[in-house]
Amino acid sequence: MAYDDLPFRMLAASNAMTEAIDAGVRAAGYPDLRPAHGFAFVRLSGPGCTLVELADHMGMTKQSASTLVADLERKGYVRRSPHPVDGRATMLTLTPRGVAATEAASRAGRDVVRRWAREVGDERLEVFAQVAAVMAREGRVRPTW
Amino acid sequence: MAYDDLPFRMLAASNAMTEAIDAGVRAAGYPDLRPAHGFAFVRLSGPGCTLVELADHMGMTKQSASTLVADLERKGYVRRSPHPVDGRATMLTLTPRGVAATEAASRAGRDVVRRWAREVGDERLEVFAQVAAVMAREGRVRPTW
DNA sequence: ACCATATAGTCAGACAGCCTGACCAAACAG
DNA sequence: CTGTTTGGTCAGGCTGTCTGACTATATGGT
Repeated sequence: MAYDDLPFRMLAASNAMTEAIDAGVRAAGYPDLRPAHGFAFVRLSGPGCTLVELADHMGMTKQSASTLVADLERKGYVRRSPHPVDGRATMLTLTPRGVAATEAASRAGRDVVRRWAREVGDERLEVFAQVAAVMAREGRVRPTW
Repeated sequence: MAYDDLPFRMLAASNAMTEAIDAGVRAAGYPDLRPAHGFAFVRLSGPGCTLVELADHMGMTKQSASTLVADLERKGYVRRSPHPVDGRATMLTLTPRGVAATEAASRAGRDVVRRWAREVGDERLEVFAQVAAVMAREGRVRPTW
């Protein structure tokens, strides 16, 4: 078997996923969010984190992360508050709007997965997810989107 | 089933693929090539194409494509020649070095696919490829890599 | 044959997202 | 209580993309 075009299929599939989620998020009323933001939101969810932790998660410098956070704060998705125990650090957390946007993204993701599941069947999708997990082991999730 | 992290797996898997190919190409002696270049090479292979055709393939403006081609020409991977029938256009083709780099990329792709096939089995990989094809139908292959 | 319009490609300028380097202030370790 | 580490900002630069304006060739209607 050749699988010469598997790289292209994988790329196209992952782009289709990203675009579907992005479109869902926009349609839900958050047109100023881009896919990279969603990746940040994952880390910001729950208890939140500091800037350096976010930068590490995103695989970027703290300077770049700082710019990103400033943007998200200006748009009303992220809040900065003093760190409870470390006077140098800032705690970053999602605002209610940020949480709502995160939920919209999850919903959009579930929707497209469900649609695909109907097309290919639950069994095949399950195999796909398992194989993807194996492949994903050696690949960082970079916010290349 | 949840599949809440399927988007991340897909992204990580596609990044793993891209990085494996990129690493293979570098190791084969083409350190000045980046994944986006490989995507251009696909269109430049064989009879070649014009700048506008390449731009369309890459999903970018002709101005950006022009910059890309200038870079590839300077590095010795692409040749410009007058178009046989259209005096306005330029024919873009791969140099022997460009063809060799393309082959190195194919080889690297096959290698990593073969490795994964050994891990998950031919059957599961086949299902993966089929499902990816379905997903890929609605996603452009953008040179986001 | 001629002119109007469409097309291939270039040049110039701007912007977004990322980087490196230098720096400040709080925390921590001896 | 002083030296080093760590969280974060500011300043400046690079790269890849974009839009807008332009030249030159091709094409089609009269």
